[in-house]
Amino acid sequence: MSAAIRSPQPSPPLTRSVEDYLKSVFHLTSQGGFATTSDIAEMLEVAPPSVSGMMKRLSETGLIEHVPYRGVQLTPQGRRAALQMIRRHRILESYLTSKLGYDWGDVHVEAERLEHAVSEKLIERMADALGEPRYDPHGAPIPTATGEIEETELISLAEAEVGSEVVLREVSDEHPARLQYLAEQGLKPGVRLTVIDRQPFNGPTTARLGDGTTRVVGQELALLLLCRPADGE
Amino acid sequence: MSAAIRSPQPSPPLTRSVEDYLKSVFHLTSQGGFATTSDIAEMLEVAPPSVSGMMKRLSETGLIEHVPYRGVQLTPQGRRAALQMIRRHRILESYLTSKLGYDWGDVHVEAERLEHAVSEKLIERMADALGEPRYDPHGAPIPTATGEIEETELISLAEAEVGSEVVLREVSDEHPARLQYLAEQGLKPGVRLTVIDRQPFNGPTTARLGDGTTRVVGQELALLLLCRPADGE
DNA sequence: TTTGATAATTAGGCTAGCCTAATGCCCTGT
DNA sequence: ACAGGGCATTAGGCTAGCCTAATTATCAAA
Repeated sequence: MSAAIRSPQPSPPLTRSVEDYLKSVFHLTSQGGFATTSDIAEMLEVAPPSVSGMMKRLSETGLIEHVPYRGVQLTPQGRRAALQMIRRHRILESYLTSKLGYDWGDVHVEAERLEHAVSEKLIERMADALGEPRYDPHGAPIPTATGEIEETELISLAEAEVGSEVVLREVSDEHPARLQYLAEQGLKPGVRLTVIDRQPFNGPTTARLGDGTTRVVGQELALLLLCRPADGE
Repeated sequence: MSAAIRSPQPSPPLTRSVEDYLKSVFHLTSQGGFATTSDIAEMLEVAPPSVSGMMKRLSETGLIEHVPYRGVQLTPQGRRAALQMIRRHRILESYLTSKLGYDWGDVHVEAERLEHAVSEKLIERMADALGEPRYDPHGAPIPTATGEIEETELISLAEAEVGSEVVLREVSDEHPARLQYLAEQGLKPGVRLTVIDRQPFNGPTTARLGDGTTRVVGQELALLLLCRPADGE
């Protein structure tokens, strides 16, 4: 009889903190490369030594790969866990918006707390009730239950060529006030925009909406508006 | 100018643990009297010294009244907090059952984790979506947002007089398997029962349902079936 | 009234996560 | 080639919550 495949340790459930660290690392490495100690510290609002400590523990449990003085990356196992958290977060955001009348500025904070408390079963029931949504209210792709996530090249409105037509796909922000403002301006995922001007030196971009009205968007905000080129008329 | 009414301290949010202790004390003192250290320890599955320690902290923060070697009771402030948790728990149970297809045996565990993570706003939205329910799926009364809870004298089926007619009001249990069994037997809140027999020495009670079929219920279970006398006829 | 059982508390320790202060590594600019 | 600056890490401490072992209080029964 050949050796049985070693089943992965009955790993203890991850703590809330660990879940947060994994999510941070995921986001910080989504463009490739390493996540640095100070970036993680800033994102989680903790002191850098706290991050060093946690990184040590996480690499001991095999969730991340730590190259001292360089930074960290997720192992496949860590990536799986991170994607699960992101799925939870985005399903929660979708559910709160569609079923409980939250608006897209308020969902983030609520989902942030709930994602650590919900069971897999609950998430799947919510996903089911929503018809297995593929994008959350901000347009971000929702990982599948099996841990696949759509990766699309998007460009920010701040980079879109003047004269081009784009479709706003995703609003990469979580600040309630900014999101509310954007919603008031009609800048929500799905909207078609024509880039008609951009001022130099990181100046504002002007875009025309489908109804002919225009919006002037400062660079800071424009960077958050992720678009894809509009296809055909 | 007279002294302003001292507004209550900007008290830090309660921890998960503290919330659990308060709920325990509430349940253990619901018939009046004190909650003892060992009862709390047993209910929360922690060692008695852990309870002593927590009781000390909670009485310092004014949530409970601790009489050393006697036990504890909730202060008005502690009671308010406990009722808030119970409201959360029961609204969550109701929501999960009505809106997400959970059955009454599974809701407790899920609600137990969620109750520490949900915001007041979310609970009120759920309550609203449900039409401000007054009872949870087990028939337990849901405290109002302002902290009032209905108190009704109920007797268990094990105490109901043989020959009497009762209505099952509440199933005071949280074990999935037992609850599922009871549901299969049709023993759910609202059901009308005629007590037709009880064996001596804590023996089983026999009851007839509306459809004429009978159920034989051992004392352990009968104690969990809380009833009120049936009015009418 | 003393004794013993039982329950509560104190003593002392551990882990997870956080902190600040001190130290060490790495790289770039002179 | 090396001096600094900047970032990462180590050292050392703190709190919340839990634990076990030791001690002390209470109460009932002899």
